[in-house]
Amino acid sequence: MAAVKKSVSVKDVARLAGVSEQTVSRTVHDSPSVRPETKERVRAAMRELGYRPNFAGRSLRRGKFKTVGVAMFNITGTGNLDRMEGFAAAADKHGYAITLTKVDGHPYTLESASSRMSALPVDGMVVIMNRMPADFGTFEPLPGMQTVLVTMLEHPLCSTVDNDQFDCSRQVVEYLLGRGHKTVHFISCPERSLSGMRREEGWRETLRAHGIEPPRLVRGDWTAQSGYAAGQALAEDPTCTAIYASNDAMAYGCIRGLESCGRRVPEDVSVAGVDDSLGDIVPDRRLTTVRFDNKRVGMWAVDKIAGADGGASGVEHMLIPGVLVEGDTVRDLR
Amino acid sequence: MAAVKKSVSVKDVARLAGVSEQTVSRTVHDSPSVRPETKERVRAAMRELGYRPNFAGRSLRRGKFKTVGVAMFNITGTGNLDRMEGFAAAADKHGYAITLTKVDGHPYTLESASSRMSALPVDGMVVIMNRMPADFGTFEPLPGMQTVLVTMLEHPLCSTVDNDQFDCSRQVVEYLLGRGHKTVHFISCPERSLSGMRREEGWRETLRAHGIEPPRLVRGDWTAQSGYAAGQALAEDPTCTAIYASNDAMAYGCIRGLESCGRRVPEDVSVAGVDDSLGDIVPDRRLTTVRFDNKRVGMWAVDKIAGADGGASGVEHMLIPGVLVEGDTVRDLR
DNA sequence: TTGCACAATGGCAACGTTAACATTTGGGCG
DNA sequence: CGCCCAAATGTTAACGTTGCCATTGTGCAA
Repeated sequence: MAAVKKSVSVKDVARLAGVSEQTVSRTVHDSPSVRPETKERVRAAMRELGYRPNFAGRSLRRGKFKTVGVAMFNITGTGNLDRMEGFAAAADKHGYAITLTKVDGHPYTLESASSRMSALPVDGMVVIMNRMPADFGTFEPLPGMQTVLVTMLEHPLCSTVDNDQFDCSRQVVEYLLGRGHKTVHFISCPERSLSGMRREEGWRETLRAHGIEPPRLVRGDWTAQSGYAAGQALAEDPTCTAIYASNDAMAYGCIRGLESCGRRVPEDVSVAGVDDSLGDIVPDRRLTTVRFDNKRVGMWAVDKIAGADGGASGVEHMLIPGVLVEGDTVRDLR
Repeated sequence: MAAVKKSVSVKDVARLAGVSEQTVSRTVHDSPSVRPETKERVRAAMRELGYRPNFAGRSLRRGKFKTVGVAMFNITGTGNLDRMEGFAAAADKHGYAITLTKVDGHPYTLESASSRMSALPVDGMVVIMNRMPADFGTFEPLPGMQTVLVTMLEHPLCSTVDNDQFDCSRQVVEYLLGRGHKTVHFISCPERSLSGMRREEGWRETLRAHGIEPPRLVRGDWTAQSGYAAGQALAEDPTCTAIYASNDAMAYGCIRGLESCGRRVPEDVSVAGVDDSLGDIVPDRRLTTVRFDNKRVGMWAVDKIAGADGGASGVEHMLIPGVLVEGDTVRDLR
């Protein structure tokens, strides 16, 4: 019971088992060229000493960390938990680990995410972008560090992946038009949100593609309160029979706002949202919305890095479509 | 433009700058015993070659990884995002990184979390427990691997930290009694949830402490639907003037259930929840609830590991109280 | 002028692992 | 009985970093 040894190495195991360090290493990797009885003796020694392989020694030797870094400017955010679920699942599949880092958003640049990661034990990195980084156009990933951006924008040097925000608006608008609505009103979001802007574009362009001039939009701020106000404002408008809100909180707020003005949903006005973030919080209503597969987004990003595993794979851009979920907040006018 | 060198080491920088490897190392660590002009020359060489320190070499030398592992049986879960925010913040503060791992819950044991972590480059680990692991009583943390459990249970060998679920029920019950309600009805949750059970105990014991025999509880399943059903059931009971639901979704469901039976909230019945998870989703109502500081829970856990930094600190148990947030769903009967 | 202190830098070794190569052992076969 | 092959095991070196100690250079007091 003298001084506790810092850590047990192959050398210690080798000594106890009466074999060479190499044989211990081979046993750890279950090499077929070690006699079963020798293996057993080594294993016994490992158990006795409580040996566990040292990651640093291993990666130093291998030159790989088997780890993917994830850089986030904001940890809290819709869908981040599902994305992480995807990161973890894909990493698991490839025998990789995930290292999570919060990056200070001042300045909001890819460079700051990249330099934050550069000193960490990672083979590649994923950056979750919420806004437009100042250096998006000029950014170059660190040499040897495969970098994947979670964004809808395309980048010449980094692979990108995200939900297809444009397509989701197309789905909603066409769904509403398909139900006989003459136009679709829109509740937007703050202008610095990339995905929100893309949703807005999708709404606008889909209407135009159907020969409809988009009505004036109501600007919201993601909160149910702003949706509530928007609902009250739109309640006055007799041409408004269908409203598409750029997230579920605003959609639900909008419903309550409409109802507070005596307009019924969906009898008088139909409402749809995006994100499927309400879950089952609203017990008496099922909001028509679009469900995204954020887990798949996360998996794609990590697969891209861990799957390549040396063989440098090219830059790819992936948009994953959402699925429209029919609820009971849309009326069929046909 | 010949073969690209795998990675740039101090040796390369030293050669280019015409100094020894040691001087490069000292420059990296900004040692005062290097002449400023030498430092500048070395820095220039580092820039030119794109040098970044190799984590593996460093940790091998130091015997530390400056990383805390987080093991989760379920990534998705109320408050996990806030906890991660806390992990990341505390890690940042100490210059640590966070490695995230999903642990397969079959079997649901601390041992499986521990062995999952053992081969990763971490100095300590945090396990987020949702249920009772089969080996909770017998588990021993890996030697040299400081282990913190996120749970309300106390463990003899591991530090623990969590929200104080008992106290939160006490706060709610005493708040309602203080408003003149004669008793408090309760909507519970599935029995395997540790925190849910603790909330139930808190409700029961606080009532008893006030000389009130707890009424029969209504069992829910965390969903708003179950809260809705519970609300309808409790609407029949004339003695029921105050309801405490063990989460916000059920509380909100309950409100809608009561209203569907013609009972008004808070005029006829008061309702309170826990978790403050509705955010602003409900635009026309502010639910009385308890807000937990999950970020602080996360920070405490990582602080415990990263803060010790060698000096082995003892086992501690921390319960962090929530804060009751007054909304407009409780009526004062006095 | 000599000696000494101190600042600046260099050399060496070791952290734990494993690929590549070297060596030993045993068995089969001519 | 000797030879060769293959299986089993051992030896060496290197991955990149940095603590320790040694060395060199520079200025100043004796």
